[in-house]
Amino acid sequence: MSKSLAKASPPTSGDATERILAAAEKLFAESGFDAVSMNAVAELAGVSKANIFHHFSSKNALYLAAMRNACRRSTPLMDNLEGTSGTFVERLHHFARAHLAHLLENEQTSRLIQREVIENDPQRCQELAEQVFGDNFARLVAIMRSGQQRGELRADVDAGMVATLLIAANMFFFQSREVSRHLPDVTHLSDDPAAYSKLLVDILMHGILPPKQS
Amino acid sequence: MSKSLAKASPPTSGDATERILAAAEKLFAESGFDAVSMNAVAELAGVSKANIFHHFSSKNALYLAAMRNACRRSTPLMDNLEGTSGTFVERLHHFARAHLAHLLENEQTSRLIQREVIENDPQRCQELAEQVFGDNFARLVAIMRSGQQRGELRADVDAGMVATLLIAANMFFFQSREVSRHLPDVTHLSDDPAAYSKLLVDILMHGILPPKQS
DNA sequence: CGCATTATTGACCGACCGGTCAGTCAGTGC
DNA sequence: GCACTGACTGACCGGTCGGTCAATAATGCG
Repeated sequence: MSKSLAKASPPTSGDATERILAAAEKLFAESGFDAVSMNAVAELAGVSKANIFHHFSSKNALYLAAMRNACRRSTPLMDNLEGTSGTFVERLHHFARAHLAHLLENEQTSRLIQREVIENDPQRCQELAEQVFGDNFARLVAIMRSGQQRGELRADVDAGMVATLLIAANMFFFQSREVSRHLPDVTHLSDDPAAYSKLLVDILMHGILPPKQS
Repeated sequence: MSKSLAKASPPTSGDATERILAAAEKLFAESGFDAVSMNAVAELAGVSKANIFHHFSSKNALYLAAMRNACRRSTPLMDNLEGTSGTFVERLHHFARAHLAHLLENEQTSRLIQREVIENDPQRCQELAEQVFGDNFARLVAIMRSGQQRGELRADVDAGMVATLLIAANMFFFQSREVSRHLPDVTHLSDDPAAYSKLLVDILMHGILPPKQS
């Protein structure tokens, strides 16, 4: 009686596979691959450990599935970044703010991907580059290049470098918040992503705008 | 007979404690705390596992000692960064290049510290901020401020933000090399830190220099 | 030299690891 | 009714984990 109707029982919710994936993503993001035991995943997901191995062939397969899941969820969220109108400054500012907000809102996924990057495994890094970062980064560079053609920013700057700098600044903010909080010169920024983005774009723009009077 | 003279025997070298610390630093930097077993450290150091526990009370104590060791070695290497002469542009360029080179040359230490940052433990991050980054970062900000007072860069930019941007760009280069290699727009930069620094400073400077003609 | 101190070791421990297995159970088609 | 299936479980496996301990080798000192 209680089974067929109560799809979401209090201790759990949703399909078991999804619960396992969600638990795995959370724990892996928090502590990394090696620090997470299958028992911990099972407990958080509300299933038996053996059940995890029924759905995933190994711990590594579970990790990869959680990564793929997180990346798949992450990619399309960037789509609305380039569609804004306004001056180039405004569009860039919008992108910077939206990208940083995206990192902060999806902290779990961001951490998971970040952990993958720092492991530096060549194959995994290639997959990340091609399947996760590639499109969005290329799109950002394309925005820069189109801005250059329209004369909205200096033609002699490296578009890839500008894009890199923007992403780098945001990644750094995301991963160094806890440290920055204790650096007196930047404490006022570590909790205020909007202010951070504003200063970032200000510095960036006055470097990539064409000289005002020449 | 062979002991007192042969300080550096082929399989090992130096004091056992130092060998243990070196092995621990290498392995922890490569794979992280949880992925490294005491057996692995013992094997690489050429001592028994029990001997490690004779010199260090626990795995965590060994990790902390290795971290402290790495940080202690890392800090003074920054000292020669600010002492250069030349224009402000030249000094900043020198700092950017030297800092990035420092990261790359001490890859092991850099990775170790980076892993610590990403864990986001409040206490550890505070220690890192106060004992490792604090002085050097404050010094970099001071350089910026003095440049502002001398009119060598815009007075209305946030000195802390400029310093952050510089460090962020270098950290990002260091930790994303393997990924950048597969991003067609920046492949030419991912293996050339000198070119990267040049482009970085170029973009940075034209943003923080006072307007040329006004 | 004897003697205390330290450095080092192999054997060992309980706990936990990733993973397996035999089997229970609810649902479904016939 | 029955056969079959996939989700699911508790008990269990070999192996490794961090850590302990008694015993041995080396060392410094009177």
